[in-house]
Amino acid sequence: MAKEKKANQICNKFGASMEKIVSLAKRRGFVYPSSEIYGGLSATWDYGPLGVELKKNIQEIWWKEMTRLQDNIVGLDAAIMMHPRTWEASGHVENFSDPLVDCKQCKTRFREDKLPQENIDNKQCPECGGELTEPRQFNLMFTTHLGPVQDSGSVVYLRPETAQGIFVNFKNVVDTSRVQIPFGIAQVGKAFRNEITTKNFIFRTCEFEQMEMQFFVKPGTDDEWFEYWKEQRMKYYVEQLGILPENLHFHQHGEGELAHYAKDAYDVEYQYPFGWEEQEGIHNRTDFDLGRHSEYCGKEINYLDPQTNERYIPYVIETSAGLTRSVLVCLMDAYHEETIGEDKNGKPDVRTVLHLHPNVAPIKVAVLPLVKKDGLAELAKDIQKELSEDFATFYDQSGAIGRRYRRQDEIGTPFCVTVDYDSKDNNDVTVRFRDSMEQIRVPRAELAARLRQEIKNYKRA
RNA sequence: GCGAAAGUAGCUCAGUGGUAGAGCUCCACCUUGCCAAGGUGGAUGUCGCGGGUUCAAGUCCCGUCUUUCGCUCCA
Repeated sequence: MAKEKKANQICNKFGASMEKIVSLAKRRGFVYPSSEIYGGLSATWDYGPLGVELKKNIQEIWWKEMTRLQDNIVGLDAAIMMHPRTWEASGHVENFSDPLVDCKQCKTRFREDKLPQENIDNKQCPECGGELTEPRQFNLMFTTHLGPVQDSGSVVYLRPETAQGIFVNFKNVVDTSRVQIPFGIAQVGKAFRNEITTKNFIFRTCEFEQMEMQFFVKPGTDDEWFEYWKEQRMKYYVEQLGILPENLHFHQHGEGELAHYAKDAYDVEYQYPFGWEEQEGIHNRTDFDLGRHSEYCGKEINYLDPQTNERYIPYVIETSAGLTRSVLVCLMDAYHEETIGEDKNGKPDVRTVLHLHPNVAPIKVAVLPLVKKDGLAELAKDIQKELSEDFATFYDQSGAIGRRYRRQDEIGTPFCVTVDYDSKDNNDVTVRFRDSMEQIRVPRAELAARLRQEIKNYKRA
């Protein structure tokens, strides 16, 4: 069986498979199964020392790109628990609750509301004609109780998406931050969905993190803005996260696929070993959300154009990216097994390397003394201390130098700084590049500036 | 939730009723003057968890939890 499993392992062309990523993630401290000492908890994962750096880096890049570099997008951090009426207005109470039936014979599962009426009436499976079970209500929203009394009046939901926190604060932001349409509100945070099944490591989990930006525009200009953000978001993956363009494409939602709020929707999809899957959604949510909240809270939610004195409910272009899912994409896309010649026994020498964009790499610079005697270790530690002001660094003196390079390759460290005997005399160091394995000599005084420049100009080969 | 398979060291796995194993990893020292796997020594496990059968269970039986693959869907 074990051998069968190996044969069935799906790899991309660089040798990355889900199993190898999971194994590397655990082994090197990116992602651990949650509550592992108790046997693990279904579909929950913890981020280890390297994983948390990677995740934070992605989040910071997104935040910078979506707020600080934009003059008309502001940030927000809304609570995970929101007034229950929020989810009635949003349509989640209605639409996130699926009646499920199973066929007792062929074990296929259906959403009862999507079956032909005659099959519903006589409880017959459309596939095999077998008998269907009674429908069971399955709501994708987690519930809990707010306050000490656990009655039906105290029920609150854990938010299934962060977007509603933005919509309910639309008026607050307009009234207090002098934004004018077109403008956006960005938010990063956790969301929770009680998925029927989770799968593929951190790809689909019940607790996940979203990076969402809702862009408010004048009705009629929404199609233009939709196109604009579509383009921007695709560029982000290639230029900011360093994802290979051939592993990305758009998927447009067809009629039946569109969510209850959407007029048009494109997904940025990534080519995983298990197929093309969504990474980010760019949706035209129209005035659905603000309109519904207006209706449900009984207050006018609209926008008064200060120039024309026109009053309207803005349309919303949403970009909704998965942060935890981005961690997986970065790892998956960066993972390469490269054969670089032969070893001493004539066998192919394979190095495992993560070609992470330096922006996202958990460690930017490893500082390594060529040998640990003759004062080189002390000098290297000095240099590491100096660099750690500006970069995430790592010091390693154990084992042969080539071995230490390989260790850094495996966790995606883009630069190794090696301190040798000449460093003592000339006050310079070797910088070794992860991708090309080339080396250059850099004066110690220029080191930080040079590394900063290399990160800025980085282009994935 | 239903069906199928699996769970033994940090990782990959061997171990079919009789003292818990291997390779890699990890730690210390030596070696190493720029691309891993050289030397010496060392650490690591309630064999997922609970119960049962047996003189004896990692191994057989029952339960349970978790993971993987399908059904489902979507950030």
